[in-house]
Amino acid sequence: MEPQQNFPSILSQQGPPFPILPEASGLHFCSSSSILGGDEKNKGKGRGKKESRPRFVFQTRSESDILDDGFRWRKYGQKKVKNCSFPRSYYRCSQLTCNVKKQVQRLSSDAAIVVTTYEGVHNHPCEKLMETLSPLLNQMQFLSQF
DNA sequence: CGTATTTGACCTGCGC
DNA sequence: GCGCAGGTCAAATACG
Repeated sequence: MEPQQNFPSILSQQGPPFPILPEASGLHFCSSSSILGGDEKNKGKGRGKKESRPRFVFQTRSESDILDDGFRWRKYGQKKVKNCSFPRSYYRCSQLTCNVKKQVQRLSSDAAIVVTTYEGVHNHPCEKLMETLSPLLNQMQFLSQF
């Protein structure tokens, strides 16, 4: 993979792109219903899918499709969709305990815009996030003593 | 050696 | 009923 040049500008615009707490963080830029239309259906294979999962759609400006949002994503598919000159990539969270999916697609009109759709919520702590936050938390705890 | 990525095939839902 | 479009799987491959 190519090294990430810079973080997406979304970080300073819309807030943290961590879909950990879907309800607590109002980071759903676009309502999923307005973009993806209907859901609540057990689509895909009749593979014991759970009920409706929350969906979050992000539109980020990034050169790289791979947004390192703290989780480890494993790519499981790539398909070229109609109406779009760019292929759509499908990712899943590497953790077996969490069935979060995410699909990344670049707008045909704007190659700089990457639409990232998260589906589901992570039911496990984000290791990288914790790793990043641990020193901060420690410092906060240390400072809070005074 | 273990893990992630790639890629084509396969499956399913929906519209006509 | 058929065809299309989208979504997923799984084997092979690449890479650390």
